[in-house]
Amino acid sequence: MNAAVRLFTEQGYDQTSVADIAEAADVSKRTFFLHFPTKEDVLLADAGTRIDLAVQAIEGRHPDAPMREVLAEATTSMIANTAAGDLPNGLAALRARLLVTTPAVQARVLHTTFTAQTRIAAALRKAYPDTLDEITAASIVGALTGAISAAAVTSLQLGKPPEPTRAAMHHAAEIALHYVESLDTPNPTEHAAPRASHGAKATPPAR
Amino acid sequence: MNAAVRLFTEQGYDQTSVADIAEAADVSKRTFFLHFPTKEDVLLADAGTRIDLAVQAIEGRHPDAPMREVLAEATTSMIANTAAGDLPNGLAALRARLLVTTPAVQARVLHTTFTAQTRIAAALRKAYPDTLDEITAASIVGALTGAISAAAVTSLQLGKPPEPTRAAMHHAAEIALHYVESLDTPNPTEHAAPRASHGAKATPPAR
DNA sequence: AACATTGGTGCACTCAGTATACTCATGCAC
DNA sequence: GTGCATGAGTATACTGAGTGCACCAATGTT
Repeated sequence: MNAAVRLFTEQGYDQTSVADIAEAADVSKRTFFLHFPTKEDVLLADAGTRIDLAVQAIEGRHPDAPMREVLAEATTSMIANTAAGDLPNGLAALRARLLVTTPAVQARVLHTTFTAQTRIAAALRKAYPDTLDEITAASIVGALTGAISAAAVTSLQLGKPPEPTRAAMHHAAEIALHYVESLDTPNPTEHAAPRASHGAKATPPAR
Repeated sequence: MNAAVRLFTEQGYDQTSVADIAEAADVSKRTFFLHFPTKEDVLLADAGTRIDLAVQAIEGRHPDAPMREVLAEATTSMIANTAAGDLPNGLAALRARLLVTTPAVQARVLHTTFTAQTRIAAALRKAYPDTLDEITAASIVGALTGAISAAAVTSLQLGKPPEPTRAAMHHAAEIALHYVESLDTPNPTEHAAPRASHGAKATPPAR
C-alpha cells in the first residue's frame, strides 16, 4: 500500500503498473494479487466496514426513534469512520486525493457504495415496515448516500481540508433527510405545503 | 450493439469477449474499438445526451421559476429520455436488465452519472447564485440522481415493467427535492413558523 | 489523374488478472 | 531427528481488454 500510494502520486495511477508496485514493494506481481484482488483495491483496503456501521446503527435503534434521527445517527457513524484510515501518517490524505481524482478507483468506490445501499435500505425497511416500501426505502438511502458522496468529492476537489469536508457531508445529509421529517410527523398532513426552512439558507461550511 | 446484447444475454457478460462480439457482427476486433471506447460502452451508446437535456432544462429556465420546478422539469426530461433507447424492438428491455445485473457496466454507469452531476450542479449554481454555494448545489444534485438511480435499479430488480419504474423514479425525485422547497419559499422573513424538530440535532448548518 | 478523407483491417504490443506448478520455511507428530 | 502438512511466496505462461501503427479501399474533390 505504501509503495502503491507513493508511485501513484509520483507518476500517476495509469502510468503505474502492478508490476511496478510489486517491484517497489520487493514482492512478485503474483503476490500483489494474493493480497489485493484488483489494482484499485490497494487504495480501498477498509471500505467494507462502513456499511456494517450503518446497518448496525439502524438495526440497533431505539424502538420508536424517529426515522430521521436513526438515519442521522447512521450517517454520523459512517462519516466519522471515513477519517480513520489505517495508513501511516501523511499517506491517508494522499489516498483521499487519489480516490477523487482517479476515475477507475472512483468508479469502484461508487459501485461499492451503491451495492451497500441495498443492504442499508433493507435494514431501514425492516425497521419501518409500515411507513416504507422497498422502493421508497431505496430512494431515501440513495438520496442520502448520493448527497453525501457528492458533497465529499466536491469539497475535496475544491481543496478543502478534512474537517470542513466532514461538515459539508453532514450538511448534505441534512438536505437529503429533509423529506424523512415529513414521514416522522405523526399527522399525515400534506408535505407539499411550503414550510419555513431551518433557518440557514445555504450556509456553506466554509467560504 | 445487437450482437453484443444477444451474446451477453446468451452467455453472460464476462463469458463474452470483444472478439466474440466483433466476429458475430462481422467486423474486426479493431473496428469494435473504433466505435466503442470500451466493452461496457456497447451498452451505453446514448448515455451522454441525457445530461445535456438536464443542463439545457436548467439553463433555459424561466428567469424567476422556483428551483423546485426547474429541477422537476430537468428530471422529467431525463427520465422520459431513458425510455427512448435506439435499440430495435425488444433489445432495449434486455439492455436495461444487463445494466442492473452486470457489475462492470453498473460501475461505469454510476461513474458517468456521477461526473455528469458536476455539470448539472454547475448549471444549477449558475442559475441560483445567491441561494447556493458549490457544495450545496452538488449535494442537491447528488441527492436527486442518487435517489432516482436507486429507485430505478430497485424497481428493475423487483422485475417491474418500464412504466411503474418510471413512476418510481418520479417518486424518488419528489423525495429528494423535498429540501429544495424550503429554499423556494418566496418570503425571506422566516420567523413565520419555524418547525420544531424532533429533538434530534436538527442542526442549522451554521449559525 | 492526383489527391485527400473516411471507415475499416491486421499485427504487434502493454497491462490486468488467472491457472498451474513449483519452492521454502515453519510447526508438529511420532 | 525424520516425515509431513501447511501457508506464504514465486516463475512462467496464459487470456482478454485496449492501443499504436501501418496499411488498404472506397469515395469524393480539384
